[in-house]
Amino acid sequence: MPLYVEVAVNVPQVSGTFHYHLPPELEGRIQPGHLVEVPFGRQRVQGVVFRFVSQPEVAETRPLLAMTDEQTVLTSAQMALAEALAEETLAPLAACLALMLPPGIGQQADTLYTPRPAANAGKPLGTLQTRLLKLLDKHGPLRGRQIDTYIRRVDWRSAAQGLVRRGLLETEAVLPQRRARAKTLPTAQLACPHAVAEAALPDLARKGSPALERRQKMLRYLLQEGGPVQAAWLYAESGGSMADLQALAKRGLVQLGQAETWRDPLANLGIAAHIATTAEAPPLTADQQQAWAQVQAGLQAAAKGQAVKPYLLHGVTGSGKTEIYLHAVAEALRLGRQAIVLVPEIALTPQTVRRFMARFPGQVGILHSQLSEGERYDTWRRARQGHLQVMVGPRSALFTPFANPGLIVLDEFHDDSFYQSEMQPAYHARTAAVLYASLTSAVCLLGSATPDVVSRTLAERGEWHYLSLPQRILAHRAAIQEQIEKLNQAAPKETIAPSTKQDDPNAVESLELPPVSVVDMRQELQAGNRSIFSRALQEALHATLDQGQQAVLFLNRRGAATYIFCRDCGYIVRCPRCDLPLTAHSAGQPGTQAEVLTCHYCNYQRQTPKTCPACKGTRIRQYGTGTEKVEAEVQAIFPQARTLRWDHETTRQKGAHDLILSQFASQRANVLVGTQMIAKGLDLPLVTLVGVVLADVGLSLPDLRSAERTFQVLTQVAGRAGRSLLGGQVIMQTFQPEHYVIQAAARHDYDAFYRREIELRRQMGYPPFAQLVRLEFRHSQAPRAEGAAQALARQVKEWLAEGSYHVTEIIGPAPCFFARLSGLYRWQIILRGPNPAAVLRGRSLPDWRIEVNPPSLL
DNA sequence: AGCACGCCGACT
DNA sequence: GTCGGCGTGCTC
Repeated sequence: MPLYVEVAVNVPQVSGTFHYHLPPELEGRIQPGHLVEVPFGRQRVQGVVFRFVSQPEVAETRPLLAMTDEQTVLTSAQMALAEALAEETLAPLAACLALMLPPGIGQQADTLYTPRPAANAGKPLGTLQTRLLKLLDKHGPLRGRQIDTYIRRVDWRSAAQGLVRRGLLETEAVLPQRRARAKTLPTAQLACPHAVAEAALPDLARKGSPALERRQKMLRYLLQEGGPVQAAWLYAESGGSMADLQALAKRGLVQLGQAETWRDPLANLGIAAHIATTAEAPPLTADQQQAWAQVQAGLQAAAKGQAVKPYLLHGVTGSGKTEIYLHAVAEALRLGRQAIVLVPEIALTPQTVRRFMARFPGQVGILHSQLSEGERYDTWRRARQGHLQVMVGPRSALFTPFANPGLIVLDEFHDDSFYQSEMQPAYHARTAAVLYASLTSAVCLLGSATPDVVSRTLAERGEWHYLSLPQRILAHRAAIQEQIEKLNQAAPKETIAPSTKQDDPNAVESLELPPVSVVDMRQELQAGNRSIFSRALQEALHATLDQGQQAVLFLNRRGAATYIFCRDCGYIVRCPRCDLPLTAHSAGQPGTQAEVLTCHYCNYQRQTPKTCPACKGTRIRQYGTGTEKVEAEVQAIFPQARTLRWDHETTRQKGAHDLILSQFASQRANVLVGTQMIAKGLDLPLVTLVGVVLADVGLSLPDLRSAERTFQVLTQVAGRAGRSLLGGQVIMQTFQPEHYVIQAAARHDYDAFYRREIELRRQMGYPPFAQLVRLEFRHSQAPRAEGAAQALARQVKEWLAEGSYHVTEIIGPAPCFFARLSGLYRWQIILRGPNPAAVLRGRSLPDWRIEVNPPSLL
């Protein structure tokens, strides 16, 4: 009885599965979920066994070649998720599977290029071809992906094909070895009966020698232990080394071996020390209790296999959402299931991690961008083998191979980092999490202070549960006393009165959101104030600094970078590759005028021109406001201010976030100037003033969610102020004080924003009243990009007509807002309708980037 | 992704 | 008349 298997091949651009037969040596050893190697065309590629089939679809099947890993690498739920995600995102199945393959194990086929010495008789070579041959001459045979690292951004493959045709180059299909393996440590164990070992004790080495003593100690230890012992342990115990162990092994007394070990990324995080102090769960407030009761009921129903709708947990920062997550994780574990907690990358700070580690010691795995591949692989294996029960990490942590996940949490799920579109599949972790939860009968818990209006609508319609935590919790009464003392030391000029209510120390104190004043910058200009700071903000800064408190100045840079322009003719210095205005950054020592202009998207750099390239005028200068300029302005007006900048530039290096934060927290600085990052969930208790330099930046971007994004970021940054008994205030400077986004953000009024925004969405026919599909084409030549877009638009129109899609419309084609990125021109087509993805499902659009319900159309 | 097959322009 | 450009489709 021949056995056949259906294999999804790990070639990201291939959708669908293929049938293979099992060679005799693999019969009975292969299960669905195994990672295998199969022949594919003339390549050898990796694939995942999806299922057994009794009858192959094709007459001739080829054999499965090998099993890459003895253990299955995917659970059946993960395979189901891959299929569902492929269906949802219109991405090839293989691309979805690739998300879930163990780190360092998943490998794509590659081509090995070997130069062949030949008489150079033919036509002259192209410059690229000469470059390729030189490269291979220098380094020897190279794989395609290695060549990619030497020759970037250039299509060298067609040049290489030319060389192959001329016989100057040989190619060979190869499948690289896995990169990650289990790390092992040497061990030793007794290899003979106890009596033999004891009898051998006196003559393990020359009498009276130090070696004898060392070896005796080793052997005695092994006699006492029985099982395998780490060699390092024996060395420490005896003062001996590998040589001694080998001597013992030579006499047949001990057996040397290897034991698998975990590379533990948490070992050097210093977390253990804090576990004892922070582990106990504080009592819940009434609001939390009410939300928790529903989630708990959901978890219990889900554990019985019932389908449970996702929970939208709407709570302002500091309202205690994390405590609900912790309760939910505990309940999931109690029910014998595992929990996945997704957090925005920026929130993966030791503080966040510590809360989970402390509550569930020894059961939590952490994923973050700075892990080595080996550490990732080990974390993956520990989860796979059931040694971990909770995984905390960014987007990718969703694909942890838990046997029975019962809870998926997304914290601050409106965060942009939950969406990825640069690679296939373009997916939102929220969408994937909801799918996965329904496939595994798990509970999905989505928390945010500013949920997107689509999610909020789903909750309104009853498709999701809605939970609300309207109150900001200051702290428990007992903790407050402690805080008062700290604050009195930190801010000597301000004396804080203890709370007047004196009852239950477990009671919680709620905290009002800080008052927001909106300053009309048009009036400032009319009054002759040409500074970037309004008079109100200057006064507030003065007062804050005088009182020894801290201020945060927030700059929304989205779509409004500082650029260089000519005051005579209006010429703007742009990136030659992206057409975006270049941003200015002062380089080198302060005082020197040297400024480097950088493209925010492709990192192109050049010097500031001294004269205008267009009109030769000399009055070419910076325009707009960057963090550097704000910082300089603060220092000019307030010489006593100690400023700190927190933006993309200052946080490039590893650990820079933590460094800046700790500097600010320890009051080494008193004014923090920064961009979006400032807004994201950080607790800065001494901040009593938040200044928004220009609140309406970003409102006018041509994107359906520009209002929503602006509201979210303003609301979050406003929440940075007044997180302690010191209170606080927010000053928003704007040229559009009457705008509903500014108004709603100033009053911390999510509902007002939601009602207004949802009405606009209804009028415009935007989500949630329609679904969108975005099709993007990139090409280095503008006419080619446009041509492809026009051609596809015609094609789609035909499909719409054929399929009788009467409501679905096609918007565009048009150049994208960022019309050129990294030297490529971008054109897009938007489809809008009740289910626009259906028009494209089952069709292949090679070279097109497809996004189903993308969060941005820029 | 590779690679083959296949149909139109510029070369020996 | 071929060589070779890359468009389209297939890989079990």
